[in-house]
Amino acid sequence: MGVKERRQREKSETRDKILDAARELFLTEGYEGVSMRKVAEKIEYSPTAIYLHFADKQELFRELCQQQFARLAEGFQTSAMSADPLERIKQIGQTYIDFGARYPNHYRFMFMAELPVDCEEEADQVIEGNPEVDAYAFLKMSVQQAIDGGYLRPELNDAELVSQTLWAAVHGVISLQIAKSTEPWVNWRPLQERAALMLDATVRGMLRGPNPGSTQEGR
Amino acid sequence: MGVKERRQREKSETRDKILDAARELFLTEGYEGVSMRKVAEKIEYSPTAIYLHFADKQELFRELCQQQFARLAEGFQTSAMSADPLERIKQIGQTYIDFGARYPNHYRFMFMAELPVDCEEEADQVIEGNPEVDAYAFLKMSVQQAIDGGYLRPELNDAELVSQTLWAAVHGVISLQIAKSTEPWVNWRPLQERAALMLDATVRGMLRGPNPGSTQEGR
DNA sequence: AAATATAAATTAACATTGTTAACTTAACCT
DNA sequence: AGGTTAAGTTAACAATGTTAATTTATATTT
Repeated sequence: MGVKERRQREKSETRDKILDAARELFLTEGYEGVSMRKVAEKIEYSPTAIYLHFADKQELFRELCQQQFARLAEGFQTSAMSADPLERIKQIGQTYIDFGARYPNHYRFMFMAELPVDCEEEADQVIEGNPEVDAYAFLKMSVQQAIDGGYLRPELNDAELVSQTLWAAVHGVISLQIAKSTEPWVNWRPLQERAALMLDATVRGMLRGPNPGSTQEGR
Repeated sequence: MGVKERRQREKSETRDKILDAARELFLTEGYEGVSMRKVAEKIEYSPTAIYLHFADKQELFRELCQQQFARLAEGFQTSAMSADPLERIKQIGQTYIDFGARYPNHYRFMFMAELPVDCEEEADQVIEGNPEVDAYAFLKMSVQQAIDGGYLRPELNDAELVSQTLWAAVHGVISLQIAKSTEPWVNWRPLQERAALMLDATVRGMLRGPNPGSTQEGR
């Protein structure tokens, strides 16, 4: 009987309407700046209707973040990435920074927000298809290749530690940009210059022998 | 007449009582986890009494943050810092990371929070004695010494750009720790290892000639 | 000593928030 | 027709930051 399916479809349509309205609002106003009532008003539903589709405000916003971030993670795997692991690591970092600059509110929620103390998730299901996980795994893979290829100094043989440090490096650039770029007492250099220097310095600083042809591109 | 002074003293005493109670609460509960009413209850005052001493919740917490951060900034200048600019840069970064690890809630508010869109501060007064400014200036000074001493590659002649990148590096380590350290899908390496690698890699990656004796200490 | 000013503190209230409970409505199945 | 299901609404709650009006106690003036 197709009736059940139609109902499901209808429900997921209003769910999408909620998501569309919420995306537009959150994108410009940020997480704190948007209330459930505003989202509801935008789609001309009652505020509580949202709770038929999402457990709470966090889950609604998290869904949006993961949607956006999933595109990024896909991009990592599909788009043409350099065969050279070092170059690829830099490309990943650059893409990551671009994402944060483009969707600062999403980025803020995903990587700078207080996490609910809950955190007793049932591991298994959350990990499956989680785009954050995919992106990190992709970085780690490239780092492992760099290690295996003998690009890095021999003491840097822990792909996990190296990946976490590289992640912190790009996260530092973008999160500082998001949180502090309007501080008047810093004479901020352009984001792209800071990003380029960070990627160049961190990778270069991990290299084995005398620095190969890795020059500081684009400046 | 000493009566006015006594009143002032009394007022600043209750102000301190507010600060003490708020510090203890914010430190453990974080900014969002503490309400003005809780602070008031703790000192057995009415909630609105706080507003006679602080314009709003933000200003109360900001005061606490700056108090704490001022100690850090002082430490930079007073405590024995290495004469070697490169070593000193690493020490600054390490101290900064230690601060964030010790006072995560303060750090979060100061460096990871949404800034009020206001930001039309009257520059002059806010800058005077702002510990954040002092700490950044201290870093920049050390970077400038490293540049002048010929430690860095010649193209790295912009102390501002280099400082901002180094700041981003340590900020990345500590802010990722604060926001994401309980993520179950990352096999986190110890904070100190990540910090050490970050400081070593970034500084090393900016060095001039073939890497001097700067080995990765403490691992 | 009485009246008045001053300023600290409180009480009451407001608007907004996320969210739950109880109720309505309308479509579907038997 | 009668009854189940489920989407949606209305009303309400508790908590929040914050303001306005009011009290209270002390100091100053007359």
